[in-house]
Amino acid sequence: MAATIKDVSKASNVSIATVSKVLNGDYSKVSEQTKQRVLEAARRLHYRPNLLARSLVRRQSSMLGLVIPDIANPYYADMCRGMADEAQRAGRSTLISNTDRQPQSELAAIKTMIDYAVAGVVLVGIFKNVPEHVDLLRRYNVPCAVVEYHEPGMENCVYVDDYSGSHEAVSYLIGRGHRTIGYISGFPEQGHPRDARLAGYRQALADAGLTYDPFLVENGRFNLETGYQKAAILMQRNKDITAIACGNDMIALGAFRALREYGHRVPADVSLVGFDDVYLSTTMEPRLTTVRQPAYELGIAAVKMLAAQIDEDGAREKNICFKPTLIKRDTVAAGPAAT
Amino acid sequence: MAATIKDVSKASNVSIATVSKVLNGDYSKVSEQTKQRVLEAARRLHYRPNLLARSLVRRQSSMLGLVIPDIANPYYADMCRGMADEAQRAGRSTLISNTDRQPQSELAAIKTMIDYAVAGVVLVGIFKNVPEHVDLLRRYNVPCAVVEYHEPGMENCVYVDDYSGSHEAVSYLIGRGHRTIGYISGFPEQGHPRDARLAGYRQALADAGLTYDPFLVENGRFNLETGYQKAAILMQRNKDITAIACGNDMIALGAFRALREYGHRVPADVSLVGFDDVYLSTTMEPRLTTVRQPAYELGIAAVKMLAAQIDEDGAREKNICFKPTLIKRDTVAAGPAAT
DNA sequence: TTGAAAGCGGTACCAC
DNA sequence: GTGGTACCGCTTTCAA
Repeated sequence: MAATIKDVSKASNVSIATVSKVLNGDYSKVSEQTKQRVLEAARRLHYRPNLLARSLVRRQSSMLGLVIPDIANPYYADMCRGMADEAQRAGRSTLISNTDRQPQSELAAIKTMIDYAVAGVVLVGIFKNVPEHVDLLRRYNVPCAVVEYHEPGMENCVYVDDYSGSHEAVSYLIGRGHRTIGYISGFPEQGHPRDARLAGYRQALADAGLTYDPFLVENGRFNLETGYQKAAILMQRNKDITAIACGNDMIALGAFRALREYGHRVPADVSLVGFDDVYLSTTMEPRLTTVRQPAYELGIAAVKMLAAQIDEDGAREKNICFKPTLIKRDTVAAGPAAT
Repeated sequence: MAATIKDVSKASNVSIATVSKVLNGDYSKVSEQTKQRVLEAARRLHYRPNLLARSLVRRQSSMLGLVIPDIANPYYADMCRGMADEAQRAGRSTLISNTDRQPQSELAAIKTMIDYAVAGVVLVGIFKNVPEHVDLLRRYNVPCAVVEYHEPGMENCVYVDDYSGSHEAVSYLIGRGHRTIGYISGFPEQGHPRDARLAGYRQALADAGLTYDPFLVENGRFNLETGYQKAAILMQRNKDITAIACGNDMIALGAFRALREYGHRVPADVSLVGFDDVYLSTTMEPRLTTVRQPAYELGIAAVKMLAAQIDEDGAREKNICFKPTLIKRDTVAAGPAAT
């Protein structure tokens, strides 16, 4: 059905080898006439190269693999869109795999991508065995970029400075007069951003001469339920809380709901800050004050970083760290210590 | 680097042909001993078939193509997750392309998928030239499923009964005593779901003996801005409006904000219903009453339909129509004609 | 400038 | 039961 390079060769009376050269834009050693004949025949036959055949012989396809926790999560969906856009801009297709942070899904996804000889892989939101994964990919000559994770000595990481984002948010609360500040986050695993965010929280307290109270801190998962349940626990345990900092917006949203149900007005009684700034932050009333992570831009940066490796651009950045920014909206009010 | 079938052949002292047979699970004419030798060698060498080579000779890869307007849109993100999950369950990978409803992007995406010999394609949210696209795919023997669009005579469509969903929502408003009901939707194009939703609105009015007033209807795009602007226009033009039905949740949210700003309480002064039920519906206060479209399930259904074609299952459904359901939450109150 | 031919890693037909 | 081999469609080397 589809025209092959052989068909073009016959139709133009030019050898397959030459046709291939012309069709790949290498006109260096082809006469103008031959070139025109080939181009003309290809057009007439609606020739399109078989990408499987091409990739097979080149040992590399033009696809990019994207291993991501959950594309239905608005934060990752945004990031994913950024990656897909940047990939398309470079003429690449995107192969996606959702892993729900299951280590075995992550590994399986990576292997499948290798099997399809993708030109590169972006690893998003993986916290276990990342160096091993990177190694595995390297063994098959597949470059990769890592998003949301980094450790000393690693390269090709794209991440957000969770520590400073969290520090800024909590310092802001303190500056507004809050002294008893709760903290709710997700995932108790090692190496997870939570650690940096919690560290930012603690340091902000310390900087203000406040003591860290573990009873003000709760952990769960990065979702609405966690926010809802933990906020309830926190408020019950400590009536003095006037502000809560959350590990992400979903948690903040859950906390918001719990606060309302328990009769605490936001922000009049309790102030709230989130983290991420998914568009949902602006859809609630009052609009959520939060620390913005530029998800879409992170996606773009990751794919650009990948492209730099694939095309072997000489000078590239080793890692890219985005500074998150505090977006002041409506869920923070002056606290008891406000001057 | 990677072990090929040839390596396995050598390592097991079995011919390539037999190795291929064993590795593909065809043990019909292979001795138990040979089979074991092959399996053992493959395992030892960490053999993984080169999917490009296999797909090339089979003229079909195990990837599924997904052409979708915008994966960052929560509704499509959900649907996409459904498709990816169902694909993975069947051992297939997912190639995704965002088109932003640009006809030329849509066509380009379809062609690229053909070039990669995907096993099937899901076309989502395309409203122009759908039959042509389906034909193009058929010419290359690529089955496809169409989501969100259907017309008489078409097969393999998965969609939601917009008409009845809209009809139900508006009837509900009428039943609650509303008589002057505004309507805001998006996309003025022909064949777009908007038409069916508007038709449902009109019929619900007619069923209740109310006359259709074009001054109560506004169109724009399916986003927050449209809702915001059009609601303001509507309220200014007609002070009697006590309820507004919206083409989707984003519009409803925008309308909600405009209503608040203009001093109309929701639902005390004006009732509001949306369409879609993206999770945002429950993040506002009051929670949005809306017509739920099961995005995730639609995605699953579409991929199952595709699988049925690929595997040539004899008896399959021609089309699948989901009935949307009205989710009654907090944005509708009794209207002036309530008994 | 041009083209013949050797693969890329598999599949599957057919002979033994 | 087993294996030789002709492709799948394209790239690339190297000789002409």
